[in-house]
Amino acid sequence: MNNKEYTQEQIYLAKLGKALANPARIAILEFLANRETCFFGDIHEELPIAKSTVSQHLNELKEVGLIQGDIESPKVRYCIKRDNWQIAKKLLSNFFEINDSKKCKCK
Amino acid sequence: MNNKEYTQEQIYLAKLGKALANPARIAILEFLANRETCFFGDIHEELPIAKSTVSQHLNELKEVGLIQGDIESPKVRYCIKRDNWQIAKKLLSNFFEINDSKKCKCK
DNA sequence: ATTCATGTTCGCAAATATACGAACAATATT
DNA sequence: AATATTGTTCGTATATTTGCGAACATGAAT
Repeated sequence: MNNKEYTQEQIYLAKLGKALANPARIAILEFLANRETCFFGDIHEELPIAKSTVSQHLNELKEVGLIQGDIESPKVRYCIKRDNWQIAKKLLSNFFEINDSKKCKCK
Repeated sequence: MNNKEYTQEQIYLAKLGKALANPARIAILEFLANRETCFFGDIHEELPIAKSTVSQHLNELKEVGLIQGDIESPKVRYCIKRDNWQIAKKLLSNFFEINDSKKCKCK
């Protein structure tokens, strides 16, 4: 059967890829994954872009479920969402598992 | 020190993310990773997009080094580039390793 | 020499992504 | 009440991505 459509998993993996497809977002995720302090200001301080742009990137990462943001007035604390983070990790590591028994015959 | 620039690794990870940021490219990579036959026509047959678009996606994946294409006239055989594939796998799996000892204090 | 089969390249249109500064919102502090 | 601090949202400009069909290229078969 070949209905020529993408599976939900393929679509989700692509979304995940999109979330990782910008160095600012990579830097944000690395920062959040390895620091204790993670207020908006701390993140912005690390990045060579305007705060409005940082806010946008944070929002995209929130939309895809990789981070969360909690208001601690007047600041906002951002964190990795561990459950989805683990799911993403697992999906990607599965994706990169190659079936060597069906190896393509290239030169 | 904080020069507010992205590291080469962050830039490469973002490129990798970009390569994965489209369901057609995800599907292509899955296909190549798990099949023996991997001519252009086989790939195109699996996808709901025009052949010119498939060709474009293949080219992007080639540019980022995840696949290679060998002409076997009149066909073209595409394959995963195993060395870069492993590098990508490793980089991403490292990326997703969280340093739990520095966990962010979220609610 | 034509024709066929297989892909690639080109030119274009539409959609999405990236970034900025200005303006705004919410709460704390004076 | 006024001001300061911290982020978000809005409007806009530019660049990139995605996709298509038409045209082209190449080698194989007739």
